[in-house]
Amino acid sequence: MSELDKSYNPKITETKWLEFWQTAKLFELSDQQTREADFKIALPPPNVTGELHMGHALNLTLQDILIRYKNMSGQKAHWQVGCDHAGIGTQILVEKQLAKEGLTKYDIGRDELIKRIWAWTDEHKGKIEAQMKLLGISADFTKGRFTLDKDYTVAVRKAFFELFEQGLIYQGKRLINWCPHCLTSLSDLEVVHEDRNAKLYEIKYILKEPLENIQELIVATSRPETLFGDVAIAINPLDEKYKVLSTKIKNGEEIKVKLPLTKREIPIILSEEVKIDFGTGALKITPAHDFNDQEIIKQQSNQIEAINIFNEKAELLNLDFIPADLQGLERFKAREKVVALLTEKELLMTEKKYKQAAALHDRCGTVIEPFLSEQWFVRMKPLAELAIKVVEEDKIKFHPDKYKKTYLDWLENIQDWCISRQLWWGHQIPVWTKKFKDNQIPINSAEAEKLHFDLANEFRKIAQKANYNASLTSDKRHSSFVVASKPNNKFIFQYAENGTQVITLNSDTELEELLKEANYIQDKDVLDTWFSSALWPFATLNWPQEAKPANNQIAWTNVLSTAREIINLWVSRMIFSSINLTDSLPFTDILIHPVLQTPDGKRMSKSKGNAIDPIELVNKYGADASRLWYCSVGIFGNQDIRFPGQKDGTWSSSEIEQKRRFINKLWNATKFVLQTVETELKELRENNLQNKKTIEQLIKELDSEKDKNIADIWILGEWNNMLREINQHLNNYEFAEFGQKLENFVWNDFCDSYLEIVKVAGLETNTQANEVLFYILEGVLKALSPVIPFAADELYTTLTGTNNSLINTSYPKPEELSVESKEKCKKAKSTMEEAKLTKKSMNSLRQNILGLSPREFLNCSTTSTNYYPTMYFSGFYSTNEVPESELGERKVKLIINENNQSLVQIPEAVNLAERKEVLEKDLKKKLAEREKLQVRFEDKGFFNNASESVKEEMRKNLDILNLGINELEKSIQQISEI
RNA sequence: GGGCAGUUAGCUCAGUGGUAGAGCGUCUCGUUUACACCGAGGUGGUCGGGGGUUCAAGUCCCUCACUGCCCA
Repeated sequence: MSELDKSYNPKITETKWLEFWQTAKLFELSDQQTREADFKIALPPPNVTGELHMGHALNLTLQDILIRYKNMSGQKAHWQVGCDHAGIGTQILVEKQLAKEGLTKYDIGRDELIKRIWAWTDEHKGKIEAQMKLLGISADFTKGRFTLDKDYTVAVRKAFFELFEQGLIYQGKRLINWCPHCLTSLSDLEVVHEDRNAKLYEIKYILKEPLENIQELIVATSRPETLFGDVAIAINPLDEKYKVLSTKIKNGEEIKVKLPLTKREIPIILSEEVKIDFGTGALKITPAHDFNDQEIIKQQSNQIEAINIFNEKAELLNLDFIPADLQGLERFKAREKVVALLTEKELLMTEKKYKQAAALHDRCGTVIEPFLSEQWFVRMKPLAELAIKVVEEDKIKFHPDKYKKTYLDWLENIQDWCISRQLWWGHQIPVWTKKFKDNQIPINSAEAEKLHFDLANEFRKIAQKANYNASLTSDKRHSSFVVASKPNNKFIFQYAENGTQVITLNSDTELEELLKEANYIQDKDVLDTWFSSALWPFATLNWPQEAKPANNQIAWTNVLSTAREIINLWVSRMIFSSINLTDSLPFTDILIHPVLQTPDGKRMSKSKGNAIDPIELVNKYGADASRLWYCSVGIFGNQDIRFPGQKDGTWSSSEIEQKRRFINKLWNATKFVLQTVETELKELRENNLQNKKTIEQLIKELDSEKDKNIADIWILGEWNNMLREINQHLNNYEFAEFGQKLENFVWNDFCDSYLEIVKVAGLETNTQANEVLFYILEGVLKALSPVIPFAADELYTTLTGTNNSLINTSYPKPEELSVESKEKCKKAKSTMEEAKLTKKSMNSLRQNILGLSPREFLNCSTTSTNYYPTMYFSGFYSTNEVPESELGERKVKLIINENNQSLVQIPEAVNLAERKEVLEKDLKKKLAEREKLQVRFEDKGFFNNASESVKEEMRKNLDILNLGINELEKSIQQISEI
């Protein structure tokens, strides 16, 4: 038998078991087992260059608890792990590194940059995995996937092709979010808003021809530098201030103003979108650099062309209507200059401070510039409908369900998704184009069609030479030709308006060679990272090679556990992608865990330096203690959780410290059990392995007439009840409740009550008690093992003398007890409740009323008929049972309940006169309590309306209170007489 | 600007109509061979403010304030 150390040392235990699990390859599954697992979770793939943060640790723990629980509950569980290439995030990091060497990506070129990023990726890939292992994650890391690995690329190509073929992908010149620093487009979800101090300028636009008394319009704007891109001034037709103007415009008159600082003239237009109260009520319209302005222009009957005035770095272009000394200036510098020029020309009226919600790139913090540019988009409406339907019909459920709203709100107001990014790191868009030669530009549609046909035909010939079964089929929907070919190698020819030919294909490198040969060039852009992440649950399970989930399951995985900030960014996209592409669900249950904040309620952020490293906590308190704390956070309750701790050099937390102490308690309880059952240990271990009894059997074998068995029956009954609850909690994802119940059972019921009784009972040999002792502890270790796998394995193997990790055992389940056993448990429970209450009252009397030390034995006598023999429990209560006649005059009556009134002798050492004050204080408290109860009880309304059980309960309490008060009064009277 | 949460003991949080709870902290006492990383007993709250519904509100409704997050 291996000896347990004096106290629990997480480091030693964790090091030992990490190595054991790894060497035994305990978490590894065969490909078949993976495919056919009954329970699957796809881990949200962390960014490849990232590090584990608190949110990851929380999320990982919750998932690991489920995986281990399911594994122990007779289900094979597969947990798909892996990393995301995190396009922009990773590229920015490597570019920063380059900058330190004084280089930019353009200096080294695309291929070299990608090479560098791969090197960086390989270097960092193992880091998160190592951190995850330290947390005790029971996943098969040999099955880890990466969103840029070869098979994954096949899935991405396939997805793109399918969406394209369905007509859901299109290319178009649109106003998009543009980052002038990263030089890429961004989706709405990558833009964050932050309130900033800005200025509102009022600028004078002079009318071309004065109208009645109107000489000019004053326009309010926070972006004066964009005025060169103005195409109109808009006023609200309902605005009384501009009634004269709007009437004329309504009558079809065109009224123009002169654009300041330049010679262009622009019209005044009407739009109800203009806020009358904001600024001056006149709005400059810059459709190429403002989303609202673009909307206003779209609604006009006369289409006005947008004018782009910036290059991709947001520098003013060399346009003839932009003053020469402003050309090439960056937007914020241009603003200063424009303001200066306007002031000089007396066109600037006022300059006011103003709070503005600035749109920033979430990765680099640069202010977004709305920018007109050619991009690829996914048509979202039909996809959103799919995603809405499954959640509305509860085929996919959110836990907690309030997040359903967040999800539906976004999908119901969906905009098309810009999926192209002007980056180098990622899945390059699988579209190849060939430009028309200059002398080929088609002048009409017939010519265009012919050119298109010629080019497709030309490619058909090349493909045929390479043994492709290639023929042209026209597809009206795409104004394209489908070139059929080798299996899984369909590709589409499409005529594109910008005078290029477009080809998409699903997955083939051979074809890429052919395309190159035919002078086609692949689109330089890459796909939004989320486009590939959206395929995660099924791409990692070998879609498209596997068209559907294994074993006719309706979903690829069962549970998705993640943070709420990516409900729209990721969760929704997985849902519509999975349904659309595979006709199956990606998962059926979504767990949204709370966001962990800093102790002062702020968002944790690495750049602010207030992020807490979960590995630091593992080093300090152990992985098990950390996990137990994450478990206590769970997913219900508050949506934000403050980390309860403080920075003291590193981070410390009394909450996690408490969890460590709990494990230490369990450690010592195991030591105690081993010591207590020592003589029978061998037999107990054998029985446990070979003919393990049920709870029912154990209770049946215990004679409830024997007082000393009562505690055994009680603990078995409590255990069975608790098992029912914790199994239910886990099935409902109620992690916090699960952990809490187990902790309370171990500490309060098992250690504080049961073990204390066993100690006293152990004065005589008690084989049955030892059996129960072993049984309960063995079960407790199993029940706890999903949360504290390291300590549980250590203690379990020591207790049972086996060398087997708990992952290979089965999770304890509640039993349906027979009527007799239930009755036995009920009786035992009522006796135990009375016993515990007696103990509490006795202790309180001893210390609080009599002012004695907790160790002082008291002589007492009881009237209880349903009472644990005092002798048997003398250690438990620290009392000696003596006949009432021997108690003498100095005694006090202790009211436990209506049947239990114990007389306690007051030791000679107690100076009663000195205790009078305490007794009176106690009396006062009881009188106040009674007063409160009585007032409520005697209220007519209460009496007529309250339920019988409530009234009964209150009556009982009042009776006991009255008894206690009587006794106290008597005692005080006696003392006064002495 | 819209939405979602939260506001309960000094701190972190439970508490879905019936006498306000836990852990930590704090105070007092205690080293009994599982554990002082422990045990026992105290202290501490008009449940953010204001209104309403109800015999009864921390809990349901309205409103205000502050905090955090999400979406524009």
